[in-house]
Amino acid sequence: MTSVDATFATPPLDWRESPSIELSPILTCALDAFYENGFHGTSVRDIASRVGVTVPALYYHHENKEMILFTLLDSSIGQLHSMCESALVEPVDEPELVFFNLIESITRYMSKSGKISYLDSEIRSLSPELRKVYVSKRDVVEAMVLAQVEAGFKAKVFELTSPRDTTRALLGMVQAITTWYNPDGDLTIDDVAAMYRDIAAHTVGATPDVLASVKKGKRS
Amino acid sequence: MTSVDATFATPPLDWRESPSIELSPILTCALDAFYENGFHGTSVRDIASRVGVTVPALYYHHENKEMILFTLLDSSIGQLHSMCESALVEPVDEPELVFFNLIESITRYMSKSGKISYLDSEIRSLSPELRKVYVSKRDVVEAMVLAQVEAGFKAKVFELTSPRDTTRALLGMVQAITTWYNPDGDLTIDDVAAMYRDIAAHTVGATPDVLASVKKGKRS
DNA sequence: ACAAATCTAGTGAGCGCTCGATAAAAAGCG
DNA sequence: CGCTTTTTATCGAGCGCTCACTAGATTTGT
Repeated sequence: MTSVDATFATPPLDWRESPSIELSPILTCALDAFYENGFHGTSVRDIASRVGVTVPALYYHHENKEMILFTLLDSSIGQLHSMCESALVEPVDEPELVFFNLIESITRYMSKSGKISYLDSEIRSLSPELRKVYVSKRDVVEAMVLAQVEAGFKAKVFELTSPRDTTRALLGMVQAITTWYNPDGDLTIDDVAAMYRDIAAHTVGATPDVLASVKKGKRS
Repeated sequence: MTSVDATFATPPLDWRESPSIELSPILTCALDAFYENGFHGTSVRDIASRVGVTVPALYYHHENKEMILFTLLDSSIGQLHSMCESALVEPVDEPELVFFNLIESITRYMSKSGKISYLDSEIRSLSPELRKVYVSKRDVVEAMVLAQVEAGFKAKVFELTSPRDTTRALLGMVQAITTWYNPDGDLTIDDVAAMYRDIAAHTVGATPDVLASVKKGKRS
């Protein structure tokens, strides 16, 4: 049923609108269950009862429990990659400032689709082969950020010590959004997006004028 | 056997030396197993066989599987809290700069004791009651960082927009160290500690002279 | 002798997953 | 159109196995 390949299939999209992924009822319920109890803490009977079907119905649509998780993870990383691509191609005054759109697109994804992004911590439940497929796709996103950090570093609009470590720190802080962000709280996704443009600007040591333009919420 | 209370019991220690926690063979093996396969992905048989005993031996020392996890988590947060306390009381030229010692102590803990720190993501496997005990202790550490960020903010040695959000970002980036740091790689714990003093200094928008003193590796 | 620690040998419950039957919908065809 | 065949999606029932956990006997150390 589900094909496993190493390419991104999702079409390009407006990354600032970031439409939620359309998931089948089975995948939606599986996501809820995995989010609440983890992969090994979720039984296929639990998923089936959430959907309102019996267990064999699950196995008609998915090879096994692991492939349900992989399908979710692959959809998640595909969506994230797609948003990053869109952010990268958007025309910007100064090329180095593409970085901020990239950070914003990841931030938006983490806050908007926190439940599915949180599954990132379940990759260890995947077989080595499937894990490799997912991780290599995630590495592509990391490489995108690193490239932008290095560009700003070389252009001297960012003041930092190590592009590699700063990139890791940036990805860690945005990934962590999934652990605390609550859509029903008082922070909107736009708030978080603006906040992390600002924090990221500090972290990369953006020059004062860049910092000011980020703060004003200037776009392209 | 294991008592559950809301206090930190670990004695104060030299946070820069950060001795590894002494764990019983059972806890050591349980930690390895939880780290590799997660709480629900680990069976008590697996733990027992790693220790080289039979299952009932586990139950002689621990009430149940959940309490094994809680004992590990509680030991971890206790150690982290203890290191933070030590960093806070260390005399420093300018009070606002205690922040950097605090960040360094957390960074050291994340890189030195990555395996047990990584268990933080397993708290959802805890009953609500035990989870509450752990989370409230973790909140104490977060409050320590927030207090220092606010102190620097008010003293105008840090330039940032939101102390609360910046603190969350900082904790996210240091927590993420556990996901990538490899003690056998080319980065020593001292390297990571110095690196994150620097990155954190940027993130809080430290003034140029503060930044310079952080970079020089100035201590107290 | 006594207590601390570990063992053998299980318990009932739940696990991932599958078989063969069965509806319901879609497609082929005179 | 009407009738059959095929495909799609679901079900009840249950297989073999592992799960967390335990009662009671036995060993170990002092």
